[in-house]
Amino acid sequence: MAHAARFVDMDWTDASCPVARTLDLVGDRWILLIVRDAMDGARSFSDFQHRTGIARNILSDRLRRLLERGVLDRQPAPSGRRQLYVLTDAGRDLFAVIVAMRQWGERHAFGPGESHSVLVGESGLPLAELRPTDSRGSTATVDTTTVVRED
Amino acid sequence: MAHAARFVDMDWTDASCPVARTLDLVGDRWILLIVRDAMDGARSFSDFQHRTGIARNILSDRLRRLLERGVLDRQPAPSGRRQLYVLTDAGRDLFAVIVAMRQWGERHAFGPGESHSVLVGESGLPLAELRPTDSRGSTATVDTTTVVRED
DNA sequence: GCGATCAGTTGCATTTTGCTACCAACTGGA
DNA sequence: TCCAGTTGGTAGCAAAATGCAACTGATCGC
Repeated sequence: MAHAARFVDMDWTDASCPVARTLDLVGDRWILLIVRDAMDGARSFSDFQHRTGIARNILSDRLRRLLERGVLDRQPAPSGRRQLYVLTDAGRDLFAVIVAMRQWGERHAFGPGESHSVLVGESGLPLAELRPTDSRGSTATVDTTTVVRED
Repeated sequence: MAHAARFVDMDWTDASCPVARTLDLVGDRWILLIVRDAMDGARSFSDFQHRTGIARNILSDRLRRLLERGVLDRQPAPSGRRQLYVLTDAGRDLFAVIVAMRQWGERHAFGPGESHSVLVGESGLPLAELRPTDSRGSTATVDTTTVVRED
């Protein structure tokens, strides 16, 4: 299936801006918490319900949207009747977004005395800080970048 | 002002998770579009209103929240009565989050024939892809990382 | 069969949005 | 000076989204 086929009927907040499209697709508190938990091993309806504490009807709605939008996929569980929700490649690709949010939260949403969970790599050490870079490898910031609108 | 002072009265969805705290602070469609526009030069109430198309009462509310949460700061405009909203350091630090969302959108929210705006560095070329890495510099993915909860 | 668990759906009250109108302060021009 | 236009909001109300609790079925262990 082509990317676009799924989104023909979407009416985007700002169709030409990838940030706005991303927000239209996954820019919802619960959706991103569901994705976070899926990345951390949650698979079943009640996994997500217990971890997030979300209301069951809302969870049901969000899982449906995530299936429609190609972020999650359904799989019959190997034993038993239970269905599992697993991340698609597009869903797994949200990793950078979740990491960016995690790192911002670590820097700006905790006081000196407060502890928080940590995302670690295979070495057991925390990840390096995400650093946007331009095409030549030097650090890019708000001040060194511009949005160029399409023709 | 200490980080924590501003957030003493917040009741977090999941206090120990930086992702959840970030979502509690800025995990809102309109808030992130406002931040996007602030990064692209928007400063006044009506700049934001025109660019996003948001309802004025909601914009008013979101700007107030962003001030409270230390993402935006108010400055009296040099000439005239107009106030300007400018990003704080914490706000500017959301750059990586916005870039991550932009890149995900470019990869997964556009069909082959559709064009979109592009974020370019000083060279005029698009930024490189954000790549989460572990402490040794090798690529980190969903499969090679784990969340370790605090003690 | 019987209770427990899982995966939802339904109904209803509360909250949040979004629209439209309104208002007050200032600005520029005739 | 007067008047229109712009800026930065607030107020009121209808529509949509959310959250809670109860209910439904299907299955699993015993």
